[in-house]
Amino acid sequence: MNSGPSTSMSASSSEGLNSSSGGEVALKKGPWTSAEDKVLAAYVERYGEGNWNAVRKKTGLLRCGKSCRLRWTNHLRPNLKKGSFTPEEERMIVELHSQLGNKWARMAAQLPGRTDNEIKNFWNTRIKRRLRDGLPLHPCSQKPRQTTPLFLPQQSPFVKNQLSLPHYHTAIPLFQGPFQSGFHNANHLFDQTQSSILLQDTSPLPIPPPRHKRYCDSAAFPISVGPASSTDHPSVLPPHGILLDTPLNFNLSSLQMEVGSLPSPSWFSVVNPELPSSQSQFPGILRTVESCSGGFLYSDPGVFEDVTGEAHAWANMTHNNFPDTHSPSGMNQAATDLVNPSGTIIAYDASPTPGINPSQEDPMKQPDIFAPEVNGAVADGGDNFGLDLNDMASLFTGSTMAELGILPWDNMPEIY
DNA sequence: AAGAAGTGCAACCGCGTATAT
DNA sequence: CATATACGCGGTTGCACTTCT
Repeated sequence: MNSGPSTSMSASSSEGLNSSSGGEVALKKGPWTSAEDKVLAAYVERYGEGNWNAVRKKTGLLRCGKSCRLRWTNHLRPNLKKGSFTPEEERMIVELHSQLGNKWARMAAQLPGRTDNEIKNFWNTRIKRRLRDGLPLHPCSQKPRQTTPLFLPQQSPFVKNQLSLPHYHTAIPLFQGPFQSGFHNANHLFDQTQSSILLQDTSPLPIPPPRHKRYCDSAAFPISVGPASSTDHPSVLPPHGILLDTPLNFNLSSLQMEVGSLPSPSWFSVVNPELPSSQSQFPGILRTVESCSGGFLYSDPGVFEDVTGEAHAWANMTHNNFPDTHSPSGMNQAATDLVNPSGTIIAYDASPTPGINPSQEDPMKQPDIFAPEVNGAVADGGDNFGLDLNDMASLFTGSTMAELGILPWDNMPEIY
């Protein structure tokens, strides 16, 4: 190893160095210095997050990749909140812990600017204190609370860990798919001030398609959602805030969806390609967006395959099990590939074929994706894609909210 | 004032999972 | 398919600081 603390970028000293046999350069442990922080920040600015083991090679910083990742995520990354938890944050932590247990990372995903480590430390000290004081760990646990499963109907046979979350006043968007029933006016479900979504349907769910990638593996849905226009970079999302008429970003990494609960495009309508905000947000795929009249667009072939594969399976299941579900013909719409020469960007035009009975369409034209009313979706090179909830709302037709037992926003049960 | 005990927090470690080769 | 590597999560530790006696 030739790198070492020979430049101003490296801040290692002999203190805390781990010596190892075999002549390898020892790595430093212990607290980070401001100089080391600068080196790491400079690395991330230049190369981006990830590939943490490369930090040492590229900067000479004598820290292991793990240590770099931890330092970045817990202390250096932008938008981190410093200071004590607010009462509202504490309330959320208590409630989330009652639902999730020691799932610190999942809890952190719902507390913007907070890290899992921070929450974990807070909770552990809280436990000690409360145990010492003889107080219950969940001060509000005496009050039974209506909970709502995330995204999937209750009793879904394939849900490994049935999760539920309370109806927070703060925005935790909850999704459930419209399987048998829809909503007379789904716009009622999208609260513009509370920025939460709750759809409820307890009908059984068909068996989902297999999953492939880890971003489908987790158990809870969303949480990192926000107006696309409020951020310059898709990966830096405000935690809350669904605004109608506003394209949204979802970060697939934080979607944490359970088996088969990928937000099938059959339910998700998306960024209008004409919207300047979506164009400016994904400048790298602007040209392709412009060239496609609608459909889906993923810049990562792996993500695309997964999403389309699951969406297709979902479409068939939905159609077969719930023929009354809106627009079953949608799954038979022709899909047109729009693949750019580089092969890294793929767009599907899933708009209906006018005048064609879907069941009579050329099998070769069967879509690879079920996207009835979808106008378009965009994704960057990573895990982000955009949505327009206005179109999403238009997908739900049929039953009224009252028939489905949906509570209006101003009549939600409170946490406390 | 000084040592002990308590507290908060940063960082490390082990392990499981996803991905690459 | 097997192995290596990277990453992320949760548990634990160590230390600096504060409070108590």
